[in-house]
Formats: sequence, C-alpha cells, structure tokens
Amino acid sequence: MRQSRLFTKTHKEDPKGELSHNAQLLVRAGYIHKEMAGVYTYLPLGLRVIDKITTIIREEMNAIGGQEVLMTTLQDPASWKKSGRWDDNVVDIWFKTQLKNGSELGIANTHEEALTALLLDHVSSYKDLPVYIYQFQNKFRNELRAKSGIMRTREFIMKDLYSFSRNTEEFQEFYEVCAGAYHKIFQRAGIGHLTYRTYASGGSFSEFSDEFQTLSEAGEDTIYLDEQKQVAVNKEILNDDILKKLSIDKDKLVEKKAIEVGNIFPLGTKFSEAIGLRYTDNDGKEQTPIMGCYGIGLGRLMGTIVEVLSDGKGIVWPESVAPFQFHLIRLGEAAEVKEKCDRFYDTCQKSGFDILYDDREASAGDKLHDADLLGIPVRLVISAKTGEKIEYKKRTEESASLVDITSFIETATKSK
RNA sequence: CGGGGUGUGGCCUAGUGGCUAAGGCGCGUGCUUUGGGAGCACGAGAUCGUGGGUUCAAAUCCCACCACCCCGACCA
Repeated sequence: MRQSRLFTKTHKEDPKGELSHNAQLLVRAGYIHKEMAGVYTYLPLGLRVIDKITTIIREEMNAIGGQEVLMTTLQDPASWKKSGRWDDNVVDIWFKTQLKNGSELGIANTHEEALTALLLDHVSSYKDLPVYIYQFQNKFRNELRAKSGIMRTREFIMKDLYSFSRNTEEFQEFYEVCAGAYHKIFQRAGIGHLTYRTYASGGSFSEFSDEFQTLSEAGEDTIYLDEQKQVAVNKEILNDDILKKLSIDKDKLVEKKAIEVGNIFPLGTKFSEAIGLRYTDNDGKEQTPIMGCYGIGLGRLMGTIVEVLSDGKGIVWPESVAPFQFHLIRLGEAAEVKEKCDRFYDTCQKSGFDILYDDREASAGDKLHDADLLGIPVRLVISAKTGEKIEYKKRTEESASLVDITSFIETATKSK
C-alpha cells in the first residue's frame, strides 16, 4: 500500500488524557482512534493487526477441533433468567435495551447462555458430543471505569470458545489441549516468553480457573511466580492452603505485575443444567454435558504486544502480527530515485509481498521517525545513496546493511 | 460509585478579571531543501466543554451539568 494514500496520519505528541503507553503509541501511529472512554475504533493499520491476530487464533482453535460460528449481540433475556444472570445485582456490567414494544433485550457481555440454548436444537445424543464452538465477537461490558487504554474497554472483540463434553475426563482432556493451544497462540504472537499459565479464582463455577498472564508493569494483576517450576498464582487467591495444595514453596515466589491476556474456565454443569441441555448416553440415560469456556480479548492482546515489545522510538511488531512485513522508504525526490523506488515497489507487489511504501513527499527525518513509530519489522530504504542496492534494517536492530535487490526478492519470496 | 485532576483552532499547550485570545505541531500557496521530526515568506483555521449567574468588563470568579484522565472499590 502506498502510504501517501493512507488516510491516517501520525502525531508527534501524545494525545491528551491518554497516559497508557499502549494507547499513546497506537493512537500516535494511527492504529486506533478513541471514540470515548473505553471505546476504540480500529483504523486500517490496526485492523490489519487484529486480522493477523485473528488468523493465528483461528488456526489454533481449528487445530484442536473448534468450529467457528458468529453469534448475535442482541440477547434474549429468557436464557439469562434461567441461569440467574439477568439480574443487575448478579452481573453488574450489563448493557440492556428494549424493543419498541417495551420488552427487554440484552447486549451480550458473554455467550454461555445463548450458545447453550442454541445447542438444544443440535445436541441430544452422546454421539453428538463433544463439541467445541467458538467465535470472534463483540462483547459489551458496562465497566464502572474504563482504563489502561485498550486493555479494559467497554466494547471489545473476544475470541470465546465453549466446550461441551460428555464427562469430566473428556472435559479435562480438552481443557489441557486448549491450554496448550493458548501457549502456542501467545508464542506465535511474540509474547510467549513473558506469558505464564496462572492459577486464578474459579468464581462460582469451580475451584480454579487458569489465566494466561503476560509480565508487564502495565498489568492490572499481581501474580506470584515460581520461575523454576514455571508455576504462577494470582494474588487474588494466594494463601497458605493453596500453596500447600499446589506444593509451592512460598520463598521461591516472586511478585510480578501482569496483564491477563487469556482465561480458561471450567464451568461444570452450571449452564447446561440451567438451560436444560441434556444428552442420552450409551445406556439410554439422560446426562448433562460438562462445559468450559476459553476467552482471549483481541484488543487486549494487541495492546499487550505493544506494551511489552515497544521501545523509546515506537512500536516493535513481531512479524506474525505486523500490519505489513516490509516498510519501503523513499528518501529524496529526485526523479531517478522516485523511478527506482516505484519500480521496486511494483516488483514487490507482483511478488505478493506485504509492503507499505512511504512515497510521501516528506523529509527524511519525518519518514524515518514514522517508520520507527509504526514498527513494521523490516525497513527498506531507497535513496540517492543506495545506488543499485537497497538498505535493509530490522526494527529490532540498530544497524542496516545494503543488499542486492534481486537476492532480496528471491529470499523474501522463499520465506513467504 | 468515593477521592483527586483536566477541558482553549485538527493535535499539543500558554493565558488566573481589562487592548483584536498567544505559541508550537499540523494544514494551504510559493521558493529553497532531502539520511534522523529542514528553512524563509504569505495564508486559512477559535461556539475558550455546555447552561446559568456575579461584574462596567469573564477563557479567567461562582453554581449546575457533561466529558476525559488518575487513585481506590469493582472485574461473574
């Protein structure tokens, strides 16, 4: 894409009233736009990142047998009344609205009720189970206080998967498989080395849930980490009984701030029972499926990547989620430089490279600063100085090198 | 929801009762410039968050409301 046609602009100054590092960088670089507190629009660059993240998650969810759906945002109160979660005193982050005729309608904050109810039409025998159903869908939560930029928002896209298993063993097996998939997702997203599976509160459903916590000073959570054992416990549940149960030595724990980038949750039969989802087993007896839910907030994951990988100059995207793989910078307005650069860009386009071309008539300093701010993994410069070659520089490295154009094209084609 | 803070051209800010609301960034035109946020000249761009009040006079003081940020509580 030609950067001169990109409608978003970069900003030199941090936006006022936005102290969180992730949102400062993402707003300045033109990835997101703030609509109001806790509500952000994804701009073309940001949407590209969200799409890359979505693809990674989708691939990993499909790999463990997930089936994708897209459920509705508008929710029938009936199922929620069955589970007891329609009450504002039980779930205090509801957005609710009404039909013209005055009947109530919920705006989805999660989908356990709706999906379980949906399965009444499709699950009736042990042969129909297990099923693993997921979606990428907007959630609405009327948080008392939005904060931390795109980390805690009132509207956000979440990948939520729900598992329906025939028994506890089958559930437990999938639960661990999904935990493995989560590790892969965070690894692929470039934050695996900082992300720990963490024991957390199971709420009213079970003793524990598991959070995936990425170490960062920007995190809202405090976790205690045993680096040797690679075990972590959320501060919320830390006490002597739990340490004993998990056979963790208190002295080996270090306190860390962390961002919850994912959460997996045993649900037992709470929702299947409430909604009345049952199946007939091998012996002709009625049984209730065991459920689990598995969530990842896409915006929060994007924000976390920015938060933990950026440097003083700007964002540093891992290749896997970068909006573009290459950022071609033209320095100088001389006709021959322009022509050479345009020709190179055309070749890249034809080769199917994912490339952003800074063809703007701006000063060298402007362009180089913007390249650092945008954080695309590889910077390619063509100028009067580069002759018949191009300058190649990784965003993560300080030094650049001149490379032969033909061999660049060949290498880039191979690694595609 | 409790406490604290902030609202001034598109963006970031200065202005704390008194002349035509100032500067930087960005934007437009022209000329010069092009390897780390270039220079000169000219120009466009403001319901000073909203409503009310005090005053000869309000961006500035008072009241209410709204929005945003931070801390806390909350986060099934």
